[in-house]
Amino acid sequence: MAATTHSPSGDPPVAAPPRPGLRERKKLRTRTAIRRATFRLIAAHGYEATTVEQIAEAADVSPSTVFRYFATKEDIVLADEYDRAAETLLRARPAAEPPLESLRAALTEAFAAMLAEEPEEMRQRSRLIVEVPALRARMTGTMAETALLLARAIAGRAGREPDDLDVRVFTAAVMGALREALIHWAERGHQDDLVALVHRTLDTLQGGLRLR
Amino acid sequence: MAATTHSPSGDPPVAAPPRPGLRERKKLRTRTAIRRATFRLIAAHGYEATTVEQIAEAADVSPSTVFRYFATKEDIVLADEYDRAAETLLRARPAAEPPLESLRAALTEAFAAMLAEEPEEMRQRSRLIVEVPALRARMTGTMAETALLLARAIAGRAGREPDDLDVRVFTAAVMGALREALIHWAERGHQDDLVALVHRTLDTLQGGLRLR
Amino acid sequence: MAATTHSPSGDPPVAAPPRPGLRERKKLRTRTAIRRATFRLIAAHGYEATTVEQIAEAADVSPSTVFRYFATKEDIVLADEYDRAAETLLRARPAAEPPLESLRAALTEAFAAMLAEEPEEMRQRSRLIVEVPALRARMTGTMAETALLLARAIAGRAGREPDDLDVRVFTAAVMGALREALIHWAERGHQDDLVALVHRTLDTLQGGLRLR
Amino acid sequence: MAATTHSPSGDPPVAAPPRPGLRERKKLRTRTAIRRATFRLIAAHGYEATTVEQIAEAADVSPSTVFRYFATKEDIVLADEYDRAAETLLRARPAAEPPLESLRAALTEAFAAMLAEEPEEMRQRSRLIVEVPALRARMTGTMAETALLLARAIAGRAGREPDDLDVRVFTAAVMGALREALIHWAERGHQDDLVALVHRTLDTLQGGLRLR
DNA sequence: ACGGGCGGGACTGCCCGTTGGT
DNA sequence: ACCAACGGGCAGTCCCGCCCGT
Repeated sequence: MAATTHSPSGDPPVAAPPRPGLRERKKLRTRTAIRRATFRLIAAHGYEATTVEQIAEAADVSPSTVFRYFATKEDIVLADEYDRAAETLLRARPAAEPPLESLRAALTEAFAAMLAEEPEEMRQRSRLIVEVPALRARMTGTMAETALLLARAIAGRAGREPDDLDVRVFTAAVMGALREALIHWAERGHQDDLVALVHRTLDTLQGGLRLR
Repeated sequence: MAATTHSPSGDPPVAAPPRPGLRERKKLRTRTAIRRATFRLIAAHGYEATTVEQIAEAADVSPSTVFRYFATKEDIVLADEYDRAAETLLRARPAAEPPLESLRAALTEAFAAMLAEEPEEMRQRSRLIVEVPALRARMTGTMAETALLLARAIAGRAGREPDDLDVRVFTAAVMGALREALIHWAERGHQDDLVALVHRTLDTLQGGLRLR
Repeated sequence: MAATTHSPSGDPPVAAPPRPGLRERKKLRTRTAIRRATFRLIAAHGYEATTVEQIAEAADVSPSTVFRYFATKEDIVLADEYDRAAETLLRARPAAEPPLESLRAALTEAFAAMLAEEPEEMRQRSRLIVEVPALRARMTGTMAETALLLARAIAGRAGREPDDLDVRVFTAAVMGALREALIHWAERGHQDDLVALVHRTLDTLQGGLRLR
Repeated sequence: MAATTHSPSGDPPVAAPPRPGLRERKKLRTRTAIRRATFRLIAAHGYEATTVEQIAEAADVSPSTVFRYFATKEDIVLADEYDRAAETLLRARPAAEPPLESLRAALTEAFAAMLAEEPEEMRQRSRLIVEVPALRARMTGTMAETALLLARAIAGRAGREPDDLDVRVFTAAVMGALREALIHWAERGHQDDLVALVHRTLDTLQGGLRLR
């Protein structure tokens, strides 16, 4: 859904779930501390009024450390593992499945997982995305990147070129739909069922963009 | 296609074609001078290496004036009237026409017009969008805004709420397709026929996202 | 209490109460419009977040006009006739009266008059002075100027040099006391009787700064 | 007397005299370089005509560094340790001593120390304070802050609330007197004995503001 | 007198490279 | 070997002054 994890000192091997290791634990704790401090400060004073320096101080690290964990201030709010998760899930789908169904399954599953694990954070985040232009812009940008990522995965499965235009249009449309669903959800005060909204938007796409 | 004109001190009334007035002429000249200087400097030293101060100096205005004409450095490169033009064309389509056909006509017509009037600038711009992450991001953002604009126009014609989810998904998908077509065009060195590419991407959408 | 009126195009003759004249009326209306717009915007978005341009637009004048009526943004909030009024009242006191008594009478009377005429504005203003550093600073500065003004008046009555050190110390102390009384009043939520507070602070001074 | 030191990235623990550390030395050198350059440029071209950019260049640092060391351009001229010194001296006075005597001793001692250590800088500074409105205003503001600082110290010793009105009036009056003494000293071309002037102004206050 | 356009400069805040210290 | 502090660079904001035209 947003910026991929930006881990300190290069990307660690992607699939290393068994035993995080002692040092990783500390990193995760720092990362979490920064995020928590950020959300707290933003809730109190707003996004723009919160500076990275304040965040650093509140999290008890130096500003440079903040940037070692998150590439930009926006990413502190937006960073999640949605894109990684979606990609992994996508690759796990049966090869014979139609692309749209694979995507639908992967994306909704990833969404549902996030929603189950950190519902409050998702709500806060989506609210901010709607309210803060900078965040909305960044989010739109990272979704475009995710679209590219997924496009390559789809292309691989479909035996197409990695930057095949049709596949890119396809994933771009799907991610755009996802984005609208998320925004709609936040604008309505998170009353609707987010996963149902996603399904509905994908149905709209699937129908061939027939509005009447 | 990109950021809407950001004219100094508010937007003048949209429909004022008869005699631009003496004052307006000068503004237009300043605006053009800034843009020209920007493209020249970027061509010579690259986007990031070109500072607004240098641009200001080259255009013989002060940095503040640059920001009075363009909200951000990115907008100096991206600003055009594409979105306004597309909206106007869209509203001129017959009410009975299916939404996708109206959009297809309006968007391709607007594209074709720009391509005819300022082909060189379009090429430079699209090349930069592909090469410079900041520009690509901003462009993606402004296209999302344009999508919203068009969504409202469509909704009005279709008797739907201005922020109807389906309509927004619809226009978001179309603008995303447009974006991919443009990027594809630039990545291929502008060899293809851009308008044909747009038609092709819209066909992909219209088919209901069936990739096989 | 704060910045002296900064009327467009030089200072008009001080004592011209009889019939404001037609043109003066319009000026006053503009002045009031700017002030009202300012207080409204500040109440809505805060002092720092309110720009002069917004104020100008809300008051339906140009930014240059705003600066023609008020020297600085701070003065839009602070400007009043307190210092003029106090000086006039001071000069009206009997020559034989001890200086502190003259000052006490003039200052409290001027305060009481403002409090009676525009209680709400005084409350808003004092609240802002407490909350906004820039306003507090400017207010402190203008009170120092007022102190100088009053010092000259006192010196004249006492047959001293206009910049006699003792007199300046004297008025500086009194204005400082006034300032503290005003801030105290605002910090306590305007619950106390402001004039009583002023009397109390002057008593403290008069006692020779004996705290025990 | 003026703005408290604004050290880069927060205030270090106050009492760390043993071995300044290599890093601290460099900071102090930078700080001094900026100040020296500032005084030199101002002496040559005047305060307003000297821009922070010029100062930065002359001190061979970047403009951002200048602002890391001094919060405002004014503070480059005004910053000293007077307030810290005065506060320390005040706290060192015997608890039984009457407040005014404690203040008198602390303030005059701090003044005398500065006068002994950097007489030339004090003269330049006071001259500028008299001549440049912006500096005079800022100085007045910082003295009000110092008054608050001292008020809290006094209140603590006297068993009063930290924001006791009488104490605040008391210190405000004393700092106001100090200010007038300093200005008087500069206006007279630094001919008088500054410490004697301070004593005289405090006597005026102590006498209960009796001018005749 | 007013509008409006432009210049100038202080200041903020993000982000990044380097370096010194541990 | 790490890591935080430090400094640099630059975009961007806003106040305010000046001048020109009306």
